[in-house]
Amino acid sequence: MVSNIDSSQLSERSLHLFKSLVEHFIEDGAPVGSRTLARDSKLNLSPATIRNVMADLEELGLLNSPHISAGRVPTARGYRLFVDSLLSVDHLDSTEVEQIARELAPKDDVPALMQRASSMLSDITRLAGVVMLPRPEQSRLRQIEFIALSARRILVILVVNEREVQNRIINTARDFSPAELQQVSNYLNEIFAGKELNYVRATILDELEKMKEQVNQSMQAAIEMAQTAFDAKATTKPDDDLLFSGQTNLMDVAELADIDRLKKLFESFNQKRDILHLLEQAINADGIQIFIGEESGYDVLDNYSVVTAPYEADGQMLGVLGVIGPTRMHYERVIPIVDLTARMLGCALNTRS
Amino acid sequence: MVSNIDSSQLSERSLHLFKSLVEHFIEDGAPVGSRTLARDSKLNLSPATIRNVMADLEELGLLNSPHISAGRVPTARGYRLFVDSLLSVDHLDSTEVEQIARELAPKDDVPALMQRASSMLSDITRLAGVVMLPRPEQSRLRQIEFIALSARRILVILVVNEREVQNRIINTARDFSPAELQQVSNYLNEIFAGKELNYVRATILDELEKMKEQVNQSMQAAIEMAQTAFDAKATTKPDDDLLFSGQTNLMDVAELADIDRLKKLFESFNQKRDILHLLEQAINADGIQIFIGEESGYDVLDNYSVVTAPYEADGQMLGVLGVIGPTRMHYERVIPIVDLTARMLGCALNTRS
DNA sequence: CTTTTGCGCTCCCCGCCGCGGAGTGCTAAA
DNA sequence: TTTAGCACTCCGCGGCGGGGAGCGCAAAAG
Repeated sequence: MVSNIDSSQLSERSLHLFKSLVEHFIEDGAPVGSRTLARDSKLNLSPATIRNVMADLEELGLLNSPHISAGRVPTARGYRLFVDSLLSVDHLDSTEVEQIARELAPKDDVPALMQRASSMLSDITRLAGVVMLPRPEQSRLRQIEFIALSARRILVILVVNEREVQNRIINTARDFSPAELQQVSNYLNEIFAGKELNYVRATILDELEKMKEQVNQSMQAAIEMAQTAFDAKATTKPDDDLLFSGQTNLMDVAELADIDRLKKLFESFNQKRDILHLLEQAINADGIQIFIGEESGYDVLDNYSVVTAPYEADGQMLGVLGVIGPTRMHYERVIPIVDLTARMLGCALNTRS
Repeated sequence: MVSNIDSSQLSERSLHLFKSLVEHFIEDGAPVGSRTLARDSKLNLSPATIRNVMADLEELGLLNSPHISAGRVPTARGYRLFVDSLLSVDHLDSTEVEQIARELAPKDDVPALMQRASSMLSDITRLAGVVMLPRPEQSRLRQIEFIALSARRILVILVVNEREVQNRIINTARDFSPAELQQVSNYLNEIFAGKELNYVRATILDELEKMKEQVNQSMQAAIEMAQTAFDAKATTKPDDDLLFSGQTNLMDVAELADIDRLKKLFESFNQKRDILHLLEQAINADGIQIFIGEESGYDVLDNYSVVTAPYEADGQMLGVLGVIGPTRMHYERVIPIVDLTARMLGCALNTRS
């Protein structure tokens, strides 16, 4: 990777002009020329001087011109410098703070809260919002219970990680009485409680299989039921851990009316894979992290930026949230919003321990 | 509503030409002129004759021309005639039949099956697929169980309609022992089992409230817990009953490169409301139902058609599925696909009774 | 009466031209 | 080092013209 530009390498004046240019471009989306800049930046400089400066900045890879004799446009590297060193972050409107607080306050179930966080992000920024759900990279089984639906249809309840509940229905070969089920669940709880799910699947079940012949009939039944219940595929659901919203907001930027780009982006939202990888990189970041255009390494994200923040509750990292929009976005507004949302979401999750 | 055209009102020849024109337009998307039609329709007619016929058809509201001196294009009414009376439905490719069968075969949980049905529809038609989930218009409570997570955090399991399981966590004011919980659930099951959920909320809870003072402490606790558990908002989730997929397919038709239309359509996918209403109209239809363009009554659907079919299992209507695409779609292919999918999905749901 | 031929007309599309505007780079002067 | 001046480039836009596709109408042919 080519090294980024450090603000100390540039004169005060260059930086000022550069910042002004970026702000201008973010506002209008049109390449910015020396005239405009001369007029708007407080410095009293002639267009010619500014042209010189801009030529230098272009040399450094911070700007480029779509065509000779068009104005200049920031490059990804340019945005990087802007975001890292020049940005003056907005103070959030108190009505916005309230809105965020309000949306994230009511404490119903976790997925709904996440959903609201995501759509709130997109509403308030007018970009696409995304929330990565707490994916329990290790799921510790807390409790297992059986409920008889009918004699041979049994509802299995797995309580995982204190908070998450999974359930599925299994069919058994013979009838079970409620009392027997109770016995089975007692037995399994004794063995499994506190164990990691993958470990249970990989190791314990095998061991049980071996000692199957040495135990009584009820225990055999228990083992068989456990095997069915922990069937690998059923206990992992790795695809509902990314919540998007407001994708349509990206359609009126039309930055590139280029519908093809947008289509590719939407498709990668659906695949989830790329975006998921990207967000996973952000989970260990300390606060806001920003991926600008090509930096992300995923070419569907060319010309798009992703602003993320991890959120935590009870001192534990849970996930990442953020927004996706054109590189030419109002970072000074988006950043504090994402930041605040992450913190508020953390709080909302905190109290429910 | 202006009455539709009946095929008996038109000469054999007009119908043939009309059909040919529509097919042509569906293929190319370009207005069709008399020359082209003269060449391609088997009838040996001069362009002039065809122009006369087309003028008549236009008079009837089946065609119109975007501009004088452009070819003709079918109107919604034209498509209606085409679809109702002229369409020769394709025979499905056996590989496609197999694909549908394969996708719908494995019988894991219902939502996943629906999801697959939807994305299969969109994959195979290259349009947007939609599946309306069985919304249990009346949910009969089958069983209620409590599991202690900790002394004051209790997991409530509601088994509804034989198949569906809802769960939530409630916090209680005081500690409950497992034995006590058992007692509570026995009590509640006795009262509630087989009752309709709304009825439970509306009536029974009130009655219980009244007799609260006359019962012992355990029963009081039971009543309170029931009240929390059946909290109205939590027990209805009317928003995850519509599954879309393949929206992006609509982006490369670009029939109208008109990104604005598309944005509105996508937004109404997100709202779900309009589409839901539309599909509800189709649930009582006997088989395939088609809404063409403005017919639907929802103006986001102008220039789009919706092809739907209800699906049933065990003799009971469960929901509706279908595809959404430009009015100019290959109905002869789409219709049998939707039809078959609905039937197959019904089968897949059938056996799991 | 129906169909065809012929003709004039309309409108879109496309390429071309030319021009004004915005912006640049370079050089020479301040 | 900054500014002024100048020549040059390129985009965007409107106007123009020709070709193509298509239409309607009227008159001729069947």
